[in-house]
Amino acid sequence: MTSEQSKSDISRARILDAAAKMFRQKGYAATTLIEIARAAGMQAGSLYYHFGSKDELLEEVLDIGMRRVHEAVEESQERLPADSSHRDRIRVAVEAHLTTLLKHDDYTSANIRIFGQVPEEVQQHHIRQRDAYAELWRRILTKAQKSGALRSDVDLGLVRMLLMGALNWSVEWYQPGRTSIQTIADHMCLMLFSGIGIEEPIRSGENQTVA
Amino acid sequence: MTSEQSKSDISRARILDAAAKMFRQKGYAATTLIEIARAAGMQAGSLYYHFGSKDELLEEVLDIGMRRVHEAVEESQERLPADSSHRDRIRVAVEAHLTTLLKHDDYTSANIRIFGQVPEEVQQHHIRQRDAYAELWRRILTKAQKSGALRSDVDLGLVRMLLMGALNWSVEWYQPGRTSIQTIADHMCLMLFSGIGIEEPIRSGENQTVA
DNA sequence: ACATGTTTCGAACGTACATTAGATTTACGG
DNA sequence: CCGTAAATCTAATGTACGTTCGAAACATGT
Repeated sequence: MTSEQSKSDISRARILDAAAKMFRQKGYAATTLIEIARAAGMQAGSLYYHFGSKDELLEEVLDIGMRRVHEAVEESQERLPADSSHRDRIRVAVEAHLTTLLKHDDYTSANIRIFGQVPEEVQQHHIRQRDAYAELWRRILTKAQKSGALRSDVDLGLVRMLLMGALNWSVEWYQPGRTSIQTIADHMCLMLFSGIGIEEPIRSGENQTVA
Repeated sequence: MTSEQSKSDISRARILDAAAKMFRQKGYAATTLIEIARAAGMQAGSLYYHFGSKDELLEEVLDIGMRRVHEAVEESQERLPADSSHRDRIRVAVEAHLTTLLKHDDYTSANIRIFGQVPEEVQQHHIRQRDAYAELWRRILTKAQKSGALRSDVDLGLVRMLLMGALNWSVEWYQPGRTSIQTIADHMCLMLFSGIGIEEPIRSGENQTVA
């Protein structure tokens, strides 16, 4: 306990890092404790000094991942001047979500990728946390809509799902160096606020409003 | 061989249905052949009369899933009058993609959900097929942009990824009966073409164009 | 240097799984 | 009915994995 990082803490962190990375790459069931241990520089049996079971390790990875993106988006809002426009509020939230996801955070991307295929019991333990994050976005969007920055005739729940989908799916295709995270965020916001359509001159009977 | 469906074909189909359903629900590695066999009404060993291995079964599920959504979108374009607007072309493509995904097609949703966590060798076998589907969308969007229906200052590759993400992610949250598939498609198209933003009156310095 | 607590090792255990192969049943044309 | 091929069953095999546990190695305070 020389510094504030005991040896145990360091090992724990190494194990978690390795687990998040492997879970994200190969999924939960396909990842073996032997691989995680090797990536963390130890033997499989040694993991049990730090974690009670593979499930427990999984739960901590999921928890960290969701906490990080939640905190990132929350802080993006707090950092903003109090009189910021709702577009800016949404924009920085999008940037924060995307950045957390794509910038070396295996925890968050692991969470997003594997959550749907994790033992049901583990899912149950994290539903509250997921709801809390959804609620954060719900608040941001609702406030924007109520104050007239977003159309009032759209189902915000649906918009939120489509938006989250567009962002979350980036873990499936994003490759560092090909496109900047900022560019992705810009395109997303452009689509969200203005769309990318141009009125076609000759046509009639277009159906631009939601049924 | 009384009808055109031999008993073997029926069993094969039952196995594939069961496999697609389980793969979609629990992922590939976590799904056991015993479960698939039980869901198909037989014993695990019997599967090997129809498929050479679990991987082979997986590959066929993936193949069917991708083929279905590809065909659905392709047919949506062919069914359209030749003089249809590009917005309509995109709209029916979105509807076709979504409908295939969400309407009882465990194959397509299994493909989307588990592809990233499948053995690398299996992924390699399906990259060509995935590229072909991407190319179909690329063509639709490019034609729309070239003829002035979409803004020329956006990265269509990025737009396509964000769009696919928004649509594909629906397999994670869609529940039949809560929202109609048509409503989802409408919202998606509204976002894509017009956005849901409303100009805020007082503000200045908004950044509505892509860098 | 010793003692004590901490961390890791290494080997073993049990189990669950994919796969195999021979026996058994089912379907069906003659 | 009978025979043959198709389809399924049953039991066994090997293996890979999660987990356990006592021994070894390491660190730390006295």
